[in-house]
Amino acid sequence: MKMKGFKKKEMVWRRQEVLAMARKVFTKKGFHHSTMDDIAAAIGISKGAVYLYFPSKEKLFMDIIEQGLRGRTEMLKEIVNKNTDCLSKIKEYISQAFVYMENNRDLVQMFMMVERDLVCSDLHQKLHGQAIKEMERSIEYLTAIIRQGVKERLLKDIDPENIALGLSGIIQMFIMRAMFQKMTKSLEKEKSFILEAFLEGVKA
Amino acid sequence: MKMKGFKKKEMVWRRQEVLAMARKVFTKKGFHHSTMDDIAAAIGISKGAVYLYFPSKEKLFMDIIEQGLRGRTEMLKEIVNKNTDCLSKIKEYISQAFVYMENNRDLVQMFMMVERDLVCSDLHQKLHGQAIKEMERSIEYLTAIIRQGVKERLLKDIDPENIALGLSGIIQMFIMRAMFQKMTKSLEKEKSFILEAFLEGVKA
Amino acid sequence: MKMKGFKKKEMVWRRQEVLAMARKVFTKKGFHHSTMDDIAAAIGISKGAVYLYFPSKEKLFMDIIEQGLRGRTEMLKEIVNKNTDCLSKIKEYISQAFVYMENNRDLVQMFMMVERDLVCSDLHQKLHGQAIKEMERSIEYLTAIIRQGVKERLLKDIDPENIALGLSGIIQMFIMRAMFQKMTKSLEKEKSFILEAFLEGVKA
Amino acid sequence: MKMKGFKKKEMVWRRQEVLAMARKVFTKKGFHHSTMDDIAAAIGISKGAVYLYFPSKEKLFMDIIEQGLRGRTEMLKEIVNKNTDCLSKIKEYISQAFVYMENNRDLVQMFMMVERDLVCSDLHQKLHGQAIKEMERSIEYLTAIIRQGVKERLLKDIDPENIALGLSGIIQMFIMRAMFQKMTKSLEKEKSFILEAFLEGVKA
DNA sequence: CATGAATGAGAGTTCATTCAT
DNA sequence: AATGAATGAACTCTCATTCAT
Repeated sequence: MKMKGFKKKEMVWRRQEVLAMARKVFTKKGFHHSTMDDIAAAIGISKGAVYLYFPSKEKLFMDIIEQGLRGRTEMLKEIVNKNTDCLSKIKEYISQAFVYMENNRDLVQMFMMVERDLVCSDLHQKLHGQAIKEMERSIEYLTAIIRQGVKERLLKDIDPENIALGLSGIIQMFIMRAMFQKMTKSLEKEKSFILEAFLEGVKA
Repeated sequence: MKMKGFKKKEMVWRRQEVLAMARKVFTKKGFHHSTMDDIAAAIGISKGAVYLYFPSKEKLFMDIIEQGLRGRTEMLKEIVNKNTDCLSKIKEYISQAFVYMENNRDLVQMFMMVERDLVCSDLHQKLHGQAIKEMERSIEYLTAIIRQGVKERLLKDIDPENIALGLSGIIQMFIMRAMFQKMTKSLEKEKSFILEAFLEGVKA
Repeated sequence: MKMKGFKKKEMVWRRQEVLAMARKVFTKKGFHHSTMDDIAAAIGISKGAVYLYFPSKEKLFMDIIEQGLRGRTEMLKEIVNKNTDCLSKIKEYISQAFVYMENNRDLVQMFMMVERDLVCSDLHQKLHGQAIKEMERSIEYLTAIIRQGVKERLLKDIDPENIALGLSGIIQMFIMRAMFQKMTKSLEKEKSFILEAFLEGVKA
Repeated sequence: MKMKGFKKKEMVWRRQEVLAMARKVFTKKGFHHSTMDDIAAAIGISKGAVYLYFPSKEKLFMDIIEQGLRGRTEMLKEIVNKNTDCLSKIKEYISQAFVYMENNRDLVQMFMMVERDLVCSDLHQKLHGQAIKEMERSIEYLTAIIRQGVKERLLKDIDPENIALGLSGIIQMFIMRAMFQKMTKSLEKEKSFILEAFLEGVKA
């Protein structure tokens, strides 16, 4: 009884451990070839014990994805809500996108490579939906920043969502290259190129 | 001998049919949930017969991907080799990217959602490798166009690969949005926005 | 010592509670789909605690059956030992059979539907054996009543066990119908029909 | 192509073999403790092969039950439709009930002991429903015979269904005893007792 | 060539039982 | 005494691949 709180905390902690190790396994072997045995073995518990914390392999997978996405969303929201000018926000957005990529290389990879055929197409739909929603949310935050920029007369008065989309695309592509080339070198030059090209265009 | 040639032609034709139907099946159900039975049934032949044309499910899958990518590469190469100025090429590149998306919606989707866990990770590595190589090749072609533009003094003399990467990113993002929103309406406005923003930037 | 007695009484009482709740659970979900968790939850104690009172799920099940059967046997014995004539006893036998059914609908159902595959077939044999023995004992009691009837010259001097068997069969069948049709209406007419048909036959 | 008919016949035959062997296994070990491995091993084929003929363990089980019940129903219908008097029909009904029991000892046992908790309660409901319906149908056929007897003025003009129920109960009980005691000795005396007691009653 | 019945190695999931606390 | 997290063996069902016909 006294222990209830402690136990609950312990439970949460264990859940986190399962999430963390499962994420590693999924990243290494993908969803379908990661067996519950693999995951349990990686954690060092029995297969049955995994089911104490997650009702199914799919839920476990989904929770990993969700956890990862939540972190990113939080990050973006913080930037939007800062009390700075548009330019600073854009700069930070670019920086943070790279930081997030660096810290979540595995998750990004997992997400990019995510399988469409999870056991029930229902789940896949959800996952797919989550991904799209996440992308949209990310675009929305960026759009908010752009809108601020237009108001501040820093940016042209074109459809802000399109601008956000374009910027997002550029960033994504650089991130992808960075990921595939497993660069760990400084990305400063890339970042300033992105900003420059985005603001000034590339026409001579 | 004459028969042999006929038979060979028949064989090639059948192979194509298998590829085409398997592509449909994979697109609809994904790799893991598409069974050899599904594929055979879709074609209207026996399961064993599929194995006459492809040694394994994975090879069949890989060949579909490869075939799809080859088409895209051909398209890009053609643009590069055209005898026109840089601007026209860029315009066509943008247009063709959307056309390709429209014509290969299923393949793009399949590719975007591709599973990482093919039966042996060897194959997955190859597939992954293929995807990256394809992206790189696509960037290369675009870089060639950009280089021409720099030479023609249309574009700024910045690292052409970076410019190519940026343009490619913008296009990808608009394509993704178009795909997820299943737009079939005219994309003309999007295309001109991309071109404009890319060339002139968005700074006020 | 005093404590010991108290504790023992408490223990017996708890045992009864476990038996009673487990019976409900088994009746609702059957043996295999009733988990020890279900049972523990129904009682409001921990799973481990159930094992303090019963060494295994099967023993728990067996004890429920046994308890139920013992009740029925007691009832029959009482009728036999009453100081009344055969006819009254038969009437009461019929009545009590219906009363027992009414009060133990769940147990009867559970017993009728009892699974043969308890974890070890040994136990099943025992259970099966218990059921047969119970049936036999019931027939024996009824036979005793019939014998009395023969002696009292109320009944024909035919093999009393056969007569008992026949009567028992008729009663069972009416009980089954009553159970399946979930009748709760008065069964008086049924009872008098049974008695009449049994004594006088149905020949015109 | 030519072989299609042959193949189909072979398939049907195999199905029958699976049914027959599965019935043996189920009878011996019950539903839950009969594994698909057990069944496959009993037939001498692989586990997967069983699934070529039956989509699930439950369907296999249900089909066994259904096959058995169909046989019995046919038998009863034939008796009812015969062009004989009521008495002959009743006699034959009694005889055939014993014959059926003798030929389907295992099925009867399986049915009597059938588990309530098949994997989904839906199936159990169906099975239960089938059993009740079968019982009712059997009563109906017998009721038809009784009705004929009333018309022929052989039997008293009481509710024919009740009479049928009573007769059925007597027969069942004698069958149960025969089964449990594994009697194989002649049952002639039992049969004539049943008839006598049923028609004339047991009152002295 | 073509077939499709047969294989057999797993996969995810459940749950009676145990035992450290 | 009481708990409930952990175990691990067992289960049903799947499907890529083979091979006798």
